[in-house]
Amino acid sequence: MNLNEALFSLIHTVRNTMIQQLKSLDMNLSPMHLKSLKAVSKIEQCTGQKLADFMGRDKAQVNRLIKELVNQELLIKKDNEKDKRSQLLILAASGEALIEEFNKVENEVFSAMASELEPDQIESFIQITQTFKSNLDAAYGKKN
Amino acid sequence: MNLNEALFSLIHTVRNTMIQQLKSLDMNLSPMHLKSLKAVSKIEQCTGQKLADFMGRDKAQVNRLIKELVNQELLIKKDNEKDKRSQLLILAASGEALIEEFNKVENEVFSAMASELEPDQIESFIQITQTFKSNLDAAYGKKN
DNA sequence: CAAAATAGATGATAAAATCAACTAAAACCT
DNA sequence: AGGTTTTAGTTGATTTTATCATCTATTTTG
Repeated sequence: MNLNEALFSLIHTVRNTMIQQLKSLDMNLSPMHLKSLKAVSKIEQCTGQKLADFMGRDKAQVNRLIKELVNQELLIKKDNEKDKRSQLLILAASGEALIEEFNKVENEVFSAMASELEPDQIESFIQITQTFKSNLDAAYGKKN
Repeated sequence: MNLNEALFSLIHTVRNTMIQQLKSLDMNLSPMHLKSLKAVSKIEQCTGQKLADFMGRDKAQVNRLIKELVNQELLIKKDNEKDKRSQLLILAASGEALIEEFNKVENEVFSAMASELEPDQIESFIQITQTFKSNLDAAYGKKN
């Protein structure tokens, strides 16, 4: 089995497992809403535009997602002093809580996945993913 | 950096790179159509139901995708002797050609990604992905 | 400072996904 | 066997997502 197949097949399984597990603790958020929240939590000084770029989607749609998340009080918009056209996106407390739950599930899945492997195997796996990533950034431009 | 982040971050980059590269050779197929073709090419004796299960999506939508792919003559439906309710999905020649192109791009991306790594490092990486996958299958049921 | 670019918002559509209902073939009984 | 239950696929109605074009208000550039 080659690298492509191996990686995609793993991802496919991880993805399905995560979907299945998330379903079971059903937060009533669509996958896109959840992804957006997750992305906001990862992006420094997140704005709508940054979020749209990160997710590779139209800013119109992203803005609508944001609006809905704000309505559900999972997200807060805060005026951006540095640029008055935009607002900073901040997780509200309930948004944080939701991400917490999500992370819990994610961690469970990943620890099941990594069971029976030596820590240094995991470590070298992580190392290689990082090399992969920086190779891609180098070869195709560091847009992420 | 932990395993979750490392893997997701790699996937995010791989995904974006693939999308960007695929855009440049623009086959006029939506991502979903392409994914479906890919899946058909991977699934043994593929039928609509198997495809829907594999992709984790509603069979109604999957059937519409199939219908469109058949219209574009990328896919062929062949009567299934074993079960007359269903038909086997086969890649047409032009569908094969398209998958070829796709694979070419994928291989380019992956070889850029793996450059400067020793073959045995790659090999051990692949080994670990497979262990991961079988751990997940064991822990959550082998539904894929 | 004027011109070009950028962030975000909004209306109009289009594309993708889901749901429910239906047909026809298969599997499952006892 | 023959009736019941499941399953594969199809279709119509609807909802959810996503995109496009356009607009305003800022910001950046020359």
